[in-house]
Amino acid sequence: MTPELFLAQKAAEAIRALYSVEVDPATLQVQVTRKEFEGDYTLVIFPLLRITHASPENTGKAIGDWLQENVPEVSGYNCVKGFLNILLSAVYWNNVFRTIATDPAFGTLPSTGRTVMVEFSSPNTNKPLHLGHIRNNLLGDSVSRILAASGNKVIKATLVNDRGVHICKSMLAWQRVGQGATPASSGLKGDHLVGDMYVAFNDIYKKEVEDLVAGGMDEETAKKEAPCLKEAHKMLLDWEAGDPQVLDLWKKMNGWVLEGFDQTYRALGISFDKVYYESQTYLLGKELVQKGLDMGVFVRDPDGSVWCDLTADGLDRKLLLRSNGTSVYITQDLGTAERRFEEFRLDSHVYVVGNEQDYHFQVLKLILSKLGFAWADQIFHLSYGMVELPEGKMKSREGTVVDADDLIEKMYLEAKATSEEAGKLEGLSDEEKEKLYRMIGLGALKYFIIKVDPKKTMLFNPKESIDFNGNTGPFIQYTHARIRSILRKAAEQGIAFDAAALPSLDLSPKEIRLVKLMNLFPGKVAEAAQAYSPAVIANFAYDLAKEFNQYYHETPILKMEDAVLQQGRLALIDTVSAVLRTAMGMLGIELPERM
RNA sequence: GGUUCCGUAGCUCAGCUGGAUAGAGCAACAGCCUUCUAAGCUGUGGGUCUUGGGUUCGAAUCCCAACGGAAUCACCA
Repeated sequence: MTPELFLAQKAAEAIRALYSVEVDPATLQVQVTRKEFEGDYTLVIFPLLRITHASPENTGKAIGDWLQENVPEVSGYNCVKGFLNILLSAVYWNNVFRTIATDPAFGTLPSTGRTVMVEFSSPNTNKPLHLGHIRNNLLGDSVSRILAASGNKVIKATLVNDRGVHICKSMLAWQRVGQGATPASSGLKGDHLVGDMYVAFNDIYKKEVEDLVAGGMDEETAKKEAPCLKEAHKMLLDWEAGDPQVLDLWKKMNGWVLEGFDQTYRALGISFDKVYYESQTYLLGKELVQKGLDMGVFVRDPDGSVWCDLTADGLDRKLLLRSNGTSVYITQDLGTAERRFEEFRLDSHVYVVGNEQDYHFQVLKLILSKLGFAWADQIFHLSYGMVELPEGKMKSREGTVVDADDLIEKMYLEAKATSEEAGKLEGLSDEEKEKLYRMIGLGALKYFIIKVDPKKTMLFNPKESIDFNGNTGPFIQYTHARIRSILRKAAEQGIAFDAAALPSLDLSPKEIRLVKLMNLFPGKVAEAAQAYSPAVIANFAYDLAKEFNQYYHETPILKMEDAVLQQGRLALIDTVSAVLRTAMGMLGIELPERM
């Protein structure tokens, strides 16, 4: 039980004893006492005044006296205006500490029995991943970890968008100007090679449009009539018809891209339990259209197209089947959702998709509920904001797109330079050092992105490198390395400690602060899961690391005389390091032993 | 135009299920390395929480409006 809940219950007992009134403890406001006041937890008195018919001060004093007399854990109180600040005893905090220190699963929540699928990443196979994808991937990965830590069975899924005109464009350009280049022959990573082809297509297209306009055609028409565009559409039809030559090329180029993506995912430390390919799922959903027609929730227009009228819900009419009978994007999404809920018996499904698709998911959920699926409201769109540059959105046309591989490499080099300058790594092998530089560079990148509330647009300035000081991943990694260093030296000196066997310690205020902070962790995990916000965990880890560094600065451990106190402190910092590891682990960030 | 989201220090962000004097980091300035890792610690300056109303004992937080910014409203995906 949390201290807040415990005190709320005791306060309710106090009110019953003093005023003969029953109050629900859940309605009482108990919160962590602000730093500038003395106390551990604060009961807000104002709402109780209509029960007590007394001044805030007298009410606070009455409840405070009762608590101090009747609750052994309460060691004192003070009352400031309408705030009753309660102090808990050293014995109480010792017990809290012992509980945390001896629970290897501290921070992970009991099983909910629920199965949840998290779909994220879902790239197009016509260009390499960029910074926007990184935000998506990191959010999806960390939300998956947090949901798992909150007791859910999590299935990480991705839907590879491997078919469509955009893919055909890259294929076409490769045929025209690729000169048979392969990743092996060009030395390019497969996704980058294909991305170059996509750019090449746009150059060809632009040129053709210009030529047509020069020949007297108006621009609007020229944009539709450009030969290469028509050829790309023809290629898509050939693909759908199963043309072996087109399929061969498609398989070859997609293979290159997927191999490239795998490298990037590995560099980011991200994996999936289930990979879907749009080429295999794009026909799903067509039966649902018939079902909707039968149920009368869809209508067929005279030209044969099928629509769902959502105007009564404040939205528009939504197309589900073109007049030529082919399906559109949302049709597939309807079908895949149904299939996934059935196949995996999902209790819920999280889609990590940018906020430019808010409308799409609003429509998706609404249509699914109109089709009578009870699970429609168990779909959650984790809508995240764009990553912008100082000059606005990233634009491939202006070459401002921040490439994922480049950025990861840049962070690695930055970490390497900083580490070498600090020069604290003697004794490590080159291989260990490389691994460490990766860990730090990635830690900086991941934390930088994850610490921001997902739904907010965030800013990335390529000219300023991502910081390694202050509220950053490396700061937390460094804090951890410091703790491990002390523990390593203690072990070398033959100092052993066992948190479970320690006598009751005389915890200093700073130590109580650390225990109190750590004790918030399970609640933070629950909050992060409930809000689908890894930023909650990131901020918690920072607060704890910050608090520890202050403690570290003013508290000697290895060179102290009192053996029992020393063991207590070692146990405490060991516990801090474990909580930091668990918390950062939920963000997919590793913490080093040295740095 | 309709809908949705956002607006907190020079900059990047916390805080938003209503509570005390709105917090960090960066940048600036001033200190701390014969002391367990200075990627750290301490201090100074920096705010009409976009604006105006409302609800409340109490509003950065909830409601309404305005202003500013973003996204979206395709027989694209």
